Amino acid sequence: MNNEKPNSPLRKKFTIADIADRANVSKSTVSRVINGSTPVNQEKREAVLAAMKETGFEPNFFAQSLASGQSKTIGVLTQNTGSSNYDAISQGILLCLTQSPYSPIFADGQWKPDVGDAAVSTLLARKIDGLIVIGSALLQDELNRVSQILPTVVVGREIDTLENQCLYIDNEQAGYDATKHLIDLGHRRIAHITGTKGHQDSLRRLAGYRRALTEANIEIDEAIICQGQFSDGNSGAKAVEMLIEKGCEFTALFASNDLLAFGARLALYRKGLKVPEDISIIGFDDQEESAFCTPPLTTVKQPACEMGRAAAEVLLKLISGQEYQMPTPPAEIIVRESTQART
Amino acid sequence: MNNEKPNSPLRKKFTIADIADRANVSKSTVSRVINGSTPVNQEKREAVLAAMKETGFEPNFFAQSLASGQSKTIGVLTQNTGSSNYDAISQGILLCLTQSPYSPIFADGQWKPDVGDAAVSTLLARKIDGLIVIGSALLQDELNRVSQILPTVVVGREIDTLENQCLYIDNEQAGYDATKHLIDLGHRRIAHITGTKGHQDSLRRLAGYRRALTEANIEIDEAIICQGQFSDGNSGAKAVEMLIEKGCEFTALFASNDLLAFGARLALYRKGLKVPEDISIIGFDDQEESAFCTPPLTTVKQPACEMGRAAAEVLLKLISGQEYQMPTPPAEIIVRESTQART
DNA sequence: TTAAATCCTCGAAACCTTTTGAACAAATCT
DNA sequence: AGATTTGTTCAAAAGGTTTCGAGGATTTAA
Repeated sequence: MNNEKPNSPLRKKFTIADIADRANVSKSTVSRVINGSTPVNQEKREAVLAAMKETGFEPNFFAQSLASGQSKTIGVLTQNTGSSNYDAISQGILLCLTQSPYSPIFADGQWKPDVGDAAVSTLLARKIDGLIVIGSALLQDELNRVSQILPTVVVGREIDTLENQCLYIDNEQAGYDATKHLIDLGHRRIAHITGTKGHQDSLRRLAGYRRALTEANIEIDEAIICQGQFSDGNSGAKAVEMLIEKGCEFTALFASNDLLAFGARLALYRKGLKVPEDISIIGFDDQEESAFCTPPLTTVKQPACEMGRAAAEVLLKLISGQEYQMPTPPAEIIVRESTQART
Repeated sequence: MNNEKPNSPLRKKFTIADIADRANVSKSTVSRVINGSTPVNQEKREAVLAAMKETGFEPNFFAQSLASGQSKTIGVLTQNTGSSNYDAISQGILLCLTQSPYSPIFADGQWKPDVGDAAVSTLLARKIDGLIVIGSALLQDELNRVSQILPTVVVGREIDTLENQCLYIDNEQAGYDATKHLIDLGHRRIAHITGTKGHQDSLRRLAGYRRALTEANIEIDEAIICQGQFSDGNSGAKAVEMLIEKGCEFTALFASNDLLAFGARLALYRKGLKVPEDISIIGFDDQEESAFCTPPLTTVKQPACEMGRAAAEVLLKLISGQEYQMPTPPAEIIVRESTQART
């Protein structure tokens, strides 16, 4: 009976017409048992199922898409940072989608608006059913336009015109918390290395830093706020070098992400300063390596993988028109050994 | 369900029939202009082009795929390690594909053969034109079967039956080089933390380690070869703790990847041992953070991103039936400060 | 120079495979 | 028996690609 070689490259490709013949029903009926769109008589259903199993039939994806207008594909616009944080978000998305009938198709925006536009066009041309934008430098207008066209969720960035479609942690609060952690330990001269210039996360964490200091009646010294770059640990090192060379005093340091903290930590090491005895450091992201820093890095944990998963879940509901609630992922301080009370 | 006016773009969707009308040619001609499959008279071509521009026409992807049998999509089977090394490979793939008419669709194998099988099935059902397998725990037979069905390239793993379709560095040689580096510095008691049990890379690096020692007439002491796990830095820490607690002597350490090296380095720090003064450490991968280790980690650099890109390039040639040559990516020792001559 | 062969372009129509709305037949209810 | 319900079939999309062959232009052979 089963004389087919379902996995042979030479396998004849069956169509629903073949199945219909074998089961003595019409193509429509076969389609219906496949999709469960309409009830089908028990006997016929079984005949169809049997024929499908027998032949190893798999519906042609292209034809399904063409006829139904759905690609069961969701587009993911990534930013080629290599940042472990963004990679973790992708992971989460992948994880969620694996359990669904949707598959993700990736395109990269490289943090450049025009590249991002092109990537979105590619995705759109492929008729994705929904789009997840991770961070990205896309202009807000473009994002608005796209979200008009199809279900869209943005992770790791807040777009005020896209209320309820953006998933992000409260970076301002997290920046505040991180700074507060240091203040609570008795530090008053707290330096800050910002993230990439103009980056939303960077700005907000900085704002949180400012609020915490202000609230504690600590004067904000612009001289110990240095510009860094999220994807360049070296900028963290340079910041610290500059700080020290300029003779700025500080007993603690809040870096806008872990990579910057690593860079800063190395610079301190080079200058012979001890962490946390001389300088306390707190980072942001809690990437895997941070736990193995010497000493292990205190940091703000961003549940990146969870965020990716949640974004995908929300998108799926958006597509199917279900109700949903956009979660607000929690940022949490992971206290390790790089921070201690001021001596 | 109910198709009222989709709030989507108001623009009517044009088909090639519309373009054909406007340009006063047949559908076939329009198609030929789009695909360049057959020369078309200059005038008509221009008329078609003009009509396309005028209408903003974009061919329907589903229809193209259905008719041509090609999805212009390539499947990427990833392993959900969160390992920066594998992520970098994905990046490279994405980078290459962005410049091509192909888009990548990802599915995750989670290092489990059965999950991998399922992922491949999903990919196959979507009629990908080619497949890139990153690492993976897929059984060799399965891989053989799949590569029979469609163009396949494997990155970061060698399958002997898939000669010329696998892209990987010479891990044995790299392991040898790493160990040799330590030997050349005068070390003779060199511990090794292996990667994940049974993992090909792990085994080969270990083999290289053994060869280097043997060649240098250093007795291999199984007691200072510890089992680690690639994705678990803690296992590196535990290995070192055990080594020290058992009183094993060693002046240098070769960890099978950087994360393990980080773990090991932390354990040494905890035990009050200095790197590199007391113990030299060399890792593997050269992940971004390694340069910011204290002290910066000497390691074997694997050009992961390049490998991903190369794999994609080769796959594209494989698909188009072009000649190609599978490159052998170089592994290179990056000497930083975690290794020094034995004192 | 002319007839025959070849080359190009291009249109008509077939084809790719499934979904789906309309029409219809059979079975069930009133 | 007529009105409903159920289940099914038919045929029309969905929107391109591609084979086939026609017709004119060009080249070759006689």
